Amino acid sequence: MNPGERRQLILDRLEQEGTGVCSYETLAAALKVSSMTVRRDLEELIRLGTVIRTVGGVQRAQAPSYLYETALHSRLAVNRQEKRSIARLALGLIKPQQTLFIDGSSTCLELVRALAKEKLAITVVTNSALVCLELGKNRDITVVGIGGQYDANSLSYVGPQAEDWAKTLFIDAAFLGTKGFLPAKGTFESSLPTIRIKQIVAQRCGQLVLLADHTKFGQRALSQVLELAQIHTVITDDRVPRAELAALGKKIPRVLVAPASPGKGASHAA
Amino acid sequence: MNPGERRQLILDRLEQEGTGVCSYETLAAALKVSSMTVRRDLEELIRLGTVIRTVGGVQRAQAPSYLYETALHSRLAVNRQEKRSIARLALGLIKPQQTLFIDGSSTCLELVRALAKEKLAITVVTNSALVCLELGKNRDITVVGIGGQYDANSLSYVGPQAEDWAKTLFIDAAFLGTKGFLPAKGTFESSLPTIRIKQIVAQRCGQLVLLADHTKFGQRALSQVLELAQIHTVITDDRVPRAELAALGKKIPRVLVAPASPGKGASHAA
DNA sequence: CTTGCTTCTGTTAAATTTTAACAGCGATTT
DNA sequence: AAATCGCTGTTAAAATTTAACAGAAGCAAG
Repeated sequence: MNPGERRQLILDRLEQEGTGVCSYETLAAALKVSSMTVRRDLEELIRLGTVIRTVGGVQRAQAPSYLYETALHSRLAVNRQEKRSIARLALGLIKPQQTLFIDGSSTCLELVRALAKEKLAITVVTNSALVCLELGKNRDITVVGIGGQYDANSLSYVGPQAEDWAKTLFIDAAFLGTKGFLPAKGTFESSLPTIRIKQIVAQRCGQLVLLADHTKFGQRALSQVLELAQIHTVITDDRVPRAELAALGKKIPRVLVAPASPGKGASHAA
Repeated sequence: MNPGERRQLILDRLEQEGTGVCSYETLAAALKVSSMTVRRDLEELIRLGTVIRTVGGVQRAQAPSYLYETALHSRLAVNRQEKRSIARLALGLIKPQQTLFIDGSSTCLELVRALAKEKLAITVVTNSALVCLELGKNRDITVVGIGGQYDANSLSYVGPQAEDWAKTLFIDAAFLGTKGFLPAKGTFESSLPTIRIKQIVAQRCGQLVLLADHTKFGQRALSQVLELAQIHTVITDDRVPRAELAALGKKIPRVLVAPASPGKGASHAA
């Protein structure tokens, strides 16, 4: 039996094991080789990050983690510092007793994570399963999930049912992310199913807050979602050119600019 | 400085650290305590699954795992083998092109995990956010989430909106878990919000399949959910007394009994 | 067929880490 | 003031990890 074949068997074994944990000794016995051989087989898997070393054995990496291997996961990683910073400003706009809509974009997810730690009695409506899970930990927040067809790319609910539901909402403020933003035109999205939801929410909220880091500026995408006139507040970061911010400020009631490094000692992001 | 405060600092540190890894020595130096103290501080975090032990230190648990620290997480662990075995039988009942309802009970979650690996073109309706996430990985399965008020205990959607929606469904077969099952009466649940959903689903499905391991038998709970007559199939494990199974078999169209150890050699986990 | 080379495996011993037990310290209670 | 409790640091024993070595098996070339 090759090391390669064994490696496959090890993975199978870890999959079967409910806990995702296996000791070297267990594996050695199961594969009828010495524990040293098992260690050597696992080196590669450890290097790849497929499994994690523990004391006396290994553990399947990333338990049932729903984010991993999704597009959303990689989106979350880019410009994280800016997104956090933007989220912090957004947090400041939220008042107790409000009813908010928050979508499942990577920027909004940072807002949601911050929100989950706050003590704020609010109601949050969302079409993102991830937002529900994150906010569910917080007992002060009432979370309402819009159902519908589940879209594994955005981890959120879309489709006609979701749209019908969205049409019945009354929302104080909606926080939306975007794929692209042209300050002269509006926002753009490439994932069709989510577009309609955003448009409907935009029509049914008192105040629309767009969360868009500097990389979104000037980005066009498949289809336009929001008109500039629908946007009440734009929150972005300070890597957007001043001229562009100034121009935008004249067309939009409020533009907030988040500082890149918000006074925290952390100099380099993860 | 308290152990509790230190624990928080440790988490901050792990968050800052790009890799999410910290050695005991590093932490000990940073917190100005002995490495033994750091070890003891981390014990709790390890137990909770927030971090995982590695050799010489700890690592941030990959991604926020939404299951951890929830009641559902601990429920998933008990009688896992039986639940898997039951899930395997349930899988056999599912045919391509069917529309199913699956709830978010721990037993059904095992079914869902098995289902996620199959190549079956089916539609699954659920009120559980976790079921959506698990099944979302499988491109062959269309997943429809019932929205509503989000219940963090069951990780699922409940309340009047969810109920209204459930009333519009047409379902071939519904797979439901339960808190308790009296073979003479029916099923029982203690979490009120989920009860109505289950009752409505029961009325709107062609075939109701109850997944109940032996520990559910004889268990009563706050409120009755289903009448015995509503249940078409019961799947349980072979640790239910034979007499009880025989009696049940006379009242219910179909009773399936899953073997405790399905021929797998795995005797002890690591 | 043999030699030399490579790859893989198991054994061993040293280095390191983990565990468990103990004793000291300070705060709080009686 | 004495006793108790929770927390901390030190130490030695136990366990794990690492590194090094040597044997076995497969393969190519001579």
